[in-house]
Amino acid sequence: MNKSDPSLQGHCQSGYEVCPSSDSDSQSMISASNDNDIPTLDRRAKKNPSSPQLTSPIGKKKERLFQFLYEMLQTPEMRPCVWWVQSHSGRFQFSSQNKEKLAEMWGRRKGNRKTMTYQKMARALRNYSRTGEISKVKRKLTYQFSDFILSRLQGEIKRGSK
DNA sequence: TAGTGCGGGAAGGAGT
DNA sequence: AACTCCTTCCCGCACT
Repeated sequence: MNKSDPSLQGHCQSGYEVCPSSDSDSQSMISASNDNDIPTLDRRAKKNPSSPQLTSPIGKKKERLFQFLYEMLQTPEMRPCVWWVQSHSGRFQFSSQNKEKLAEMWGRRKGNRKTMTYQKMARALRNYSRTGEISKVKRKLTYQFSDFILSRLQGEIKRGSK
């Protein structure tokens, strides 16, 4: 069933599919050393999609999928699973071979009862198109962060690394 | 034709 | 209780 290499558990190291750095501007990395202990961002401000709030004065809230995705995109070790197609515009792509691994990591991170699959994760991603946080690009396994989410995310990373 | 990716409805779960 | 943000299931369509 799961045809992917079990050795990929935890981190997608093998099974390289090429990271088409057509655009090549891989971003600066963050120190996301521990999968389970990355600072989380806040959930969006309620009832106000036009001004999403990613931070909370209180601090730790549940991590959102797009935040997790962004973190993974900043982690060089995850490039076999997901990479920037065009980082300045927030466009990224999943590996058809390792997308399930990434989904499993997300599911584990959330502590879901069942194993997360790419299909289910993509369903959640599709919901983002309604809120405008992430949109689907007409290209296989490719999505794009909206401008406002991207800038918030970038701001968070900068602030977090200080 | 089969496999894969995608779109979305619907119901449910967990946290706030 | 109401609401948010997914999660899970499922069906159908398009493309290769």
